[in-house]
Amino acid sequence: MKTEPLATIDTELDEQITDLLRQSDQRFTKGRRALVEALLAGGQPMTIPQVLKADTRLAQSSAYRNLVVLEAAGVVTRIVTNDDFARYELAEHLTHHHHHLICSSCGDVADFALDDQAEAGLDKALHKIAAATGFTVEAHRLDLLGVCSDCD
Amino acid sequence: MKTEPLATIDTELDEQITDLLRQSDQRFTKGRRALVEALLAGGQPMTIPQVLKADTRLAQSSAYRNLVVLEAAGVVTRIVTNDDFARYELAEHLTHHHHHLICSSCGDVADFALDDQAEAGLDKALHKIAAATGFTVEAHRLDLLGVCSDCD
DNA sequence: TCCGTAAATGAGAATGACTATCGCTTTAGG
DNA sequence: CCTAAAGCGATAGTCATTCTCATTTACGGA
Repeated sequence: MKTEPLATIDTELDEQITDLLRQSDQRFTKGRRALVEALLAGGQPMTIPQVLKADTRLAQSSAYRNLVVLEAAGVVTRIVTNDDFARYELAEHLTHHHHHLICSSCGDVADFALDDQAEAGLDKALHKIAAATGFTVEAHRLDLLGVCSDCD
Repeated sequence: MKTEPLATIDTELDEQITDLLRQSDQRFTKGRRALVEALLAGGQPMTIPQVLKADTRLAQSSAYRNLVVLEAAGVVTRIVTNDDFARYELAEHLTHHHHHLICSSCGDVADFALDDQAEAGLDKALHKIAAATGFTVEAHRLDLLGVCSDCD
């Protein structure tokens, strides 16, 4: 079977993902590779229908199952909005820390990053909160809600 | 029918909500009042099962329908996490701007506020982003993900 | 106060994103 | 090359949420 990857996973990324999966006793199989390639090519958080459309070789049931596996291994992140579909994107340690612009009209999600100073200030404030509440903070999530330029 | 409110909606709040609903051509009915009272009494974002348990007079179908109405009118906010259930709380203009601590173990959601300085810095950074992307920002959402003290 | 009409209610059916099942296929590794 | 375990995918099932529709309630005019 000839395979035409939607995007190329470079050696370093390949090894990182293989490692992450191995830590959960999982393999980096062809189907899982295809999912990661689709997400890479998409360049933004994607719903499962979008992923399936991007690579029609993928079976729906396997896509759902493997995205759960990939999320448990820390390879991808699941994003839930008010939209009907969950979205997935590569985890931050494989890319970079960022946040989301969520369109309340079409549900589309795009990435953006805060400048270092703002991010540092935010971090400091959050650590204070965490200490005050006895809550063990694993991550923070910052979203902008509004209307994207397409929907305006 | 004797009614025992879980919490009291003071006159000012009552008028605000009545106004918001009127702007959507909706009435502030007994069932909707009971929902608001339950949310007020709860003091934190609540799932619909929690709301139904808090006030057993409420019908499930009406609760779902009315929370949609209340959300459309801007009276309540719907919060989606990775949990199976959506949660609702009073909208920020009826209370105060705040953020959420989300427990990744039990799904519980609690409120917290950032100190004014941090909030202002964040706002400034976000306005810059908004201007740069052509995205019309309506609100921002900041969540802390971690493990609550109960689950530790 | 008494209608008439339109909105709201609630019990149950329907929807649909997601998950579980299970027999078949592929892979690792001796 | 063999074997056992892991992955795959078609399909059936689950369950939060939404829809339907007959009944009840509430607003406004007479």
